Amino acid sequence: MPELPEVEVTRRTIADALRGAAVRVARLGKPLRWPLGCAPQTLAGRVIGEVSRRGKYLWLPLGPRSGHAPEDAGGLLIHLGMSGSLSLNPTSASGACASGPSASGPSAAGPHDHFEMDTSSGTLRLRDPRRFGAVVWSASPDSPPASTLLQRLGPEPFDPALTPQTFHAALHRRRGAIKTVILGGTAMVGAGNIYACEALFRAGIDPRTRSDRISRPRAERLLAALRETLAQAISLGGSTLRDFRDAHGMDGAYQAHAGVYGREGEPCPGCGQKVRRIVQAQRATYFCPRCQKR
DNA sequence: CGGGACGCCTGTGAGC
DNA sequence: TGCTCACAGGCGTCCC
Repeated sequence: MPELPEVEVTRRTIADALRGAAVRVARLGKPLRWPLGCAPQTLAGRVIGEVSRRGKYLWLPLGPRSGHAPEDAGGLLIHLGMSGSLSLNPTSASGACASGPSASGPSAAGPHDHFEMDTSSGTLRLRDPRRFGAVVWSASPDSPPASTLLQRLGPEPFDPALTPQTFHAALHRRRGAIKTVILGGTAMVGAGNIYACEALFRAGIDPRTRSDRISRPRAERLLAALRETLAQAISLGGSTLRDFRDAHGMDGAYQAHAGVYGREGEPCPGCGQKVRRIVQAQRATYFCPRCQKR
């Protein structure tokens, strides 16, 4: 599911509320992709810092427990996998859940909620039916296990250090299809299947084009298209194809603006030609055979 | 090392 | 209506 825009939308909808909040209790559901790496009760009493994002990962810093040294601090590296979403429900006024016929409201834990953390600002909950997501304790983003996962990531899309020159050079090092290279995240992180398809459409580039054959001007256009696509998706709250909601439960709206993704056989919004669907590296690719050139 | 296939899980929709 | 099958937004690992 969640590609960079959905993760960023999630970050933005939880960061303000969680900043400075204290963890009361953490609970685990079924196993996620990787084990938490610590006992959930060791999260209690910690104060949450500034939630940040790297690629499609969130980093939720947690201060030391009271009475412990500063080195006791750490944080949670969170990945939403294919079907994950985070929700943050305000703490109920009464505090305790009254049992009764109408006790289970919309904020009750469901069968797909596999990580929960009660905080002074509400309950943070990871809902992930497919359980490809993960919540992993790490002493810092720069130490294992977080660093192991983060170190292989390419540059952030909105990093000014990512220039047309460096992007073109990164593309020039790969010989696979440009769509596959974008998905791989070595040249730039953040675009998954939807936004890779959409950015290539926007840039007028055939997804089957070999990465090392992309000219400098086309690399520049592709970089701009990726940035525009991701920025537009963030401003629209991401894409909700099935599972994704922001932390307040709101659907994304980008999917209605998609030009080709999921539109096999429909007319291209640019030229009217039928959108094609092919498979590249086990993933569906949608493109316009007329507007997108090799 | 680059590139491709596989697997992790569950839910959903299409087709029979 | 009910069953089976293919497929789904990610990504680490294994193999050539």
